[in-house]
Amino acid sequence: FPFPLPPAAGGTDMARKELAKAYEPWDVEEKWETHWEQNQTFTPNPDGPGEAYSIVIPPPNVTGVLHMGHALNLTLQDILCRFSRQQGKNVLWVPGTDHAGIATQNVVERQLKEEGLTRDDLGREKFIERVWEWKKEKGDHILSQIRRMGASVDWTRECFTFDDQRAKAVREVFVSLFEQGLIYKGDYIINWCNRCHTALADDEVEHEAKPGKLHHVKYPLADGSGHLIVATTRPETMLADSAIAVNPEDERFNKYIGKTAILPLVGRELPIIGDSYVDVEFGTGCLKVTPAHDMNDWEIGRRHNLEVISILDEKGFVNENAPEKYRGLSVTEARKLVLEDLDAEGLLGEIVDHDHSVGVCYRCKSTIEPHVSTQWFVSMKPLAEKARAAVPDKTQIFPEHWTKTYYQWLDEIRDWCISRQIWWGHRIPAWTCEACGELIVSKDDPTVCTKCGSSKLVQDEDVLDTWFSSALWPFSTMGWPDDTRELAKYYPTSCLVTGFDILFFWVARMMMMGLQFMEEIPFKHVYIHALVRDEQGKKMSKSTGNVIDPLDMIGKYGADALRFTLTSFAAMGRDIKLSEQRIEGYKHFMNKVWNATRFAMMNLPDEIPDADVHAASDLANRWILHRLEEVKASIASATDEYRFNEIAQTLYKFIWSEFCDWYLEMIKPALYGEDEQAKAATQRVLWTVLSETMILLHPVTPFITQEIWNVLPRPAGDERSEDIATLPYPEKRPDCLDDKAVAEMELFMGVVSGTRNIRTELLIEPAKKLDLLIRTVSDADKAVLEANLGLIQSLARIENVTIGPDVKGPKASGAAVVQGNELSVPLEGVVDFDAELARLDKNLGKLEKTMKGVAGKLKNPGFVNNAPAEVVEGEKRKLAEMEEEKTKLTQLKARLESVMG
RNA sequence: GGGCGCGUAGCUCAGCUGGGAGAGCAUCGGCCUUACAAGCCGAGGGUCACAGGUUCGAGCCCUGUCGCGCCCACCA
Repeated sequence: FPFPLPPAAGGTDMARKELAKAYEPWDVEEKWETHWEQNQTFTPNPDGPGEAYSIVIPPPNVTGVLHMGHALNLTLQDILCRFSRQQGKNVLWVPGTDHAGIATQNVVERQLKEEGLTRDDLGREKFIERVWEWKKEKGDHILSQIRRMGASVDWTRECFTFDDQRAKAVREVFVSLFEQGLIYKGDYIINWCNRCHTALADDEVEHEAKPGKLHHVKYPLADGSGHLIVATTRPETMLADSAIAVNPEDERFNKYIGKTAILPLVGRELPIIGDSYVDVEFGTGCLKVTPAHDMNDWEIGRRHNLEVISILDEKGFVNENAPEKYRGLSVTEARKLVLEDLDAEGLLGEIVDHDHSVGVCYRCKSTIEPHVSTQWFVSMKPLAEKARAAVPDKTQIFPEHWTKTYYQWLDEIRDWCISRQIWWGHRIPAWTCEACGELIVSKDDPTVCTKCGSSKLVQDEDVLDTWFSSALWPFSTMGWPDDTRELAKYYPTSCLVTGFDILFFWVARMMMMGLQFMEEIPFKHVYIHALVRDEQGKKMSKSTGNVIDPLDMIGKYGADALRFTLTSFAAMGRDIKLSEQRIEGYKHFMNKVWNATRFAMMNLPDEIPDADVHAASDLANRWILHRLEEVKASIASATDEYRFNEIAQTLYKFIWSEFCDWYLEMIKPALYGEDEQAKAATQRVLWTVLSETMILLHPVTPFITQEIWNVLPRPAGDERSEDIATLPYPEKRPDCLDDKAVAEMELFMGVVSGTRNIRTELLIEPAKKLDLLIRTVSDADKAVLEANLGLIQSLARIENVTIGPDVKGPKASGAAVVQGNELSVPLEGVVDFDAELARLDKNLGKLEKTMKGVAGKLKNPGFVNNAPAEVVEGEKRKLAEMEEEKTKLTQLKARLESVMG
């Protein structure tokens, strides 16, 4: 071997911390997780120095368990926060959870059901107590899972959308909006879930395509002159009809406008009205109008001042507004009977199959029933205008194309129904005086009526939509409405990181509320990340059984590997198809990092030599320092621009393909050698590059980097913290940028790879001693190769190397040309020459193919005349180089052929 | 119906302002070389969905077609 072996383990050196042979993330991660929390490492001081950088966590449901979407979301936020700390910013990341009204109530109700109880058995107060108990016991599970991901949140500032401070904010906002006339109470048709017994906002309704039937029903005209046929998918709602509508443009029917028809089974007279909503093409062209049970009919009813007749109660049974024989029936039963009765009267026409989409509850998936009731609303138009105008000038959305979707939603916005008929949630701060009927909306619970002084006040039974409190999150978490240091320092927040599925539910509403109450946008940037899907691109869901559980993955591969995987996938604007295999792959990367460190630890003294990195004048050290500078710059800009996948890629390539594959191999002789000065300089560079790389990697994989930082030795006087999370981003070292080193390295790598290639492709066993002769083209190249002669020997596994302008290898040689330098590996007695000949032909073929392309380009006058001069020059140079290579290869081939007879 | 995204190697995906097609995994061959077999050294593999256009030059820009996916609004 051309260089000495490493010192035997044991020796006289004092015992040092021996690293495990393979990286075991489990203990390590738990250790640092606890360390950070106990030391309050991520608790910032609002009065402290540094430009503010803040993020509020999208609060997961208390009922939830961590899924891959959370894992991705947390990883990206954590990268931003940890990176920002490295940039010297004063970083606050607020954690918390959402009380998730309906979802949580459902969970507890289900639990009660197992005990044979309903919420009504307990009563409101006891029931809420019960939910709180559940929340305290089970609800914080999600928080420990956030910890497990390594999220650098400030646990001292944890919030809950239903805790006291947030309740204070909710009341303040409600009362203020009410006083400004932006909250009102009114009758309206809303989406009603018969199962959850509550109103749902439009966007809480999902649509599912379901097969249905279009029933044709005859409505006799009141004057006995005939009948109109309407088509309906919901015949039972005819009991609540209040008109028939036709399109006024429709020549067939517009003559009936103004007449009346008789509602079958009921006998009510229905006006026939003209409304352009009616589609002439669809069905029969006649539409029965049922304002109480259809959204569109409700609108038509409003336009024409029609009677609103509701025939269904809150549980979905026919009520007293329908003829007696139908009362008490369910929707399905009523439909059956209505159809039978119509048929009996000869009023039922044809029935055709008709697929249509049906609204279902986003929580329980039961069919939504449009239902008229008294609800609370927020007027959205005035709020929406401001929220729209703030983008993109004050708030920028990344990727940018989501801006359009955001606008679209705001432009079509309807008033927001905020009351929910459940118990778990912020109760609406409105009271009615039983004595005089006065409506009192107040921040504090009133004791007497403000109008008549009566103490008989009854609070509104309803609670607020969960998203109402979520909409205040960016400032409620910072203590609003109190005047806090947090608000002053950290509002508006720097970036909101979330999935697009809640762009409307949440992001747009936070914009509105922030602008309304803080008079300032809630976040400067919104980063919309992808949805995490399974390998086939399907949404992960329990029912499909394709869920990859992040906690399982952490258990198997460690949080760092999972985080790195998610980061490497997080390209802007694309969904993530996750597979376990990928996570396993990146676990290997973690192990690689670990082993590189092990190697360093075996070759670094307990105290890092106080050498200047510039003192290392050899190729490997100059090159790696140059590359480190480039990587620093590229990681910083990638992070600034939310190109997360690029952070991962850059680090992966640098650490594995450059630092490990080349640098570590190249410095072995110096580390094992006798030249103390060169050794010290190399040790210093090795330590510098490794430790700075750990800092660069830290935002993505916090645990392993912390562990490594902790075991790595230091130079004397290095007083930096043991805690890598608190270290600044590595400073630039511009004088280490060294293009010459890059060029030299390219030559060196070419020679080593070229030689390895000859050996491997000719199937020469690695142990076989080979020689290498290099005929150089310039003194500069000769100098570079001579300086690295030992490395060529060790890396290419070569016995003797001869370098010089006049060097000539034997005719029977394997050959390659690297930047004009001719490599010859004598093959006499080693291998049969046919194989080498074939190899040379293959390489020549490739070369000629490329040359043809470039030559063609240069022959094109259009290219030569129009392309920028430097591009043309570049092509010319390329072609010249390839021509030279071709000539030399051809000659070498001819020489080989000459000895083959 | 309106809007958006995506079709690049067998698979999953990069490819930022247009200038000689990349990675990981998988496959094939060779290696237990002393940090790492969770590893090392090499190899094969692509009409960048299709058709036009702009340009000296297109994976990238424009138009259209096909295919996949999503969101919004929904025809009773």
